[in-house]
Amino acid sequence: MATVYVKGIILNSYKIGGQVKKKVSARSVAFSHTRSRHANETAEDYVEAVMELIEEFGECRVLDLARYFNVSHVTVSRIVKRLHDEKLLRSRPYKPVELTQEGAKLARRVKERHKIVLAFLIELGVDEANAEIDSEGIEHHVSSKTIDAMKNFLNKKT
Amino acid sequence: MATVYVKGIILNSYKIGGQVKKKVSARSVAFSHTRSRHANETAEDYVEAVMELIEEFGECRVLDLARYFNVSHVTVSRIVKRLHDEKLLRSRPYKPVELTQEGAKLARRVKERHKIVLAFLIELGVDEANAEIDSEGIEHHVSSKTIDAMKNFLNKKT
DNA sequence: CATAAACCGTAGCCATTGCTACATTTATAA
DNA sequence: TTATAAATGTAGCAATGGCTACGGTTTATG
Ligand SMILES: [Mn+2]
Ligand SMILES: [Mn+2]
Ligand SMILES: [Mn+2]
Ligand SMILES: [Mn+2]
Repeated sequence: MATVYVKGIILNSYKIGGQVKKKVSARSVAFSHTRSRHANETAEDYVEAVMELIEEFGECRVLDLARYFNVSHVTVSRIVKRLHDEKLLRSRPYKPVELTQEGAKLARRVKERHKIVLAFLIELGVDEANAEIDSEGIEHHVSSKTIDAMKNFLNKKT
Repeated sequence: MATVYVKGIILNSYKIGGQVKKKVSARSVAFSHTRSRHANETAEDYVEAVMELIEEFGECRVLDLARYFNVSHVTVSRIVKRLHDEKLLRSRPYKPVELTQEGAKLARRVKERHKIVLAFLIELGVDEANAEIDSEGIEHHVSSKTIDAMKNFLNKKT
């Protein structure tokens, strides 16, 4: 068993009967990234939703979020509490939910990114309905390099 | 409170003081889709991994998967058990993991989709490292319409 | 063959995000 | 103002996917 580092990534080679049998795995980096991105996903969607609901209706209630995401108000309530602890949201019992400065900053970044992904998919030729669905998931998995490439594509097209 | 159905989607309008204050929300469809896609993500990644490891090394052990995904062997073991129950994998104690017919079929679909997403990002101008990372997450959020659009883009470019 | 190393399973912990059922608070309306 | 409706909170359950610790099984090697 030999452990080798390549570009900071652990590569494992297994010698069985004198010859190398297995090498695993630079690929694991991608999965670690994906898991980490999923860990931020709820926060990103929630601050974006809060910003949109406030813009549209002047305030954002727990039940608005429940309907926005199609989940129960209990699920929303618990997540709002967590994001309050993480200083992204402000919330008091029976009061509307608000964004902290940090939350608003994140929301603006996330909204911008979402808009680019959506516009990109539509420009690529995807119908709006599917573009809206797909972009809701894809937005959390695009690096800044990918966003740049999408912007580039959009600029060239117009 | 009035509940209206548009294209099978529930739209809620709230009357406060006689006038409509809120409408929520066709957007919820996208989130429901995203949650459902995340629910399939582990299965998709695992059957793809099993197929790749078998192709590369002749067999797929629990520890190979652990290194492939960069998680503990315990996590793999539990997930393999679940996917065995779901008839996507075959597994017996201390034996290598194998694909069922159904699992192999899913793996082929998922591998093909992954290849398209990766090639697409690279063709779009994203460097390989970021393309590999991003595609690992994006692959689970592309509708068949989006895949078609990506294929189209790849054909035009060549 | 015996021992060590590698592999794998199980127990049990945690965090997250779904849910229903029920209690409490706030807002609307009779 | 009081009764009802709407909104919110709390208790408690489940599934999923992380983990460490520990013990059993299989394989490699001296
Ligand atoms: Mn999203
Ligand atoms: Mn995702
Ligand atoms: Mn993946
Ligand atoms: Mn994949």
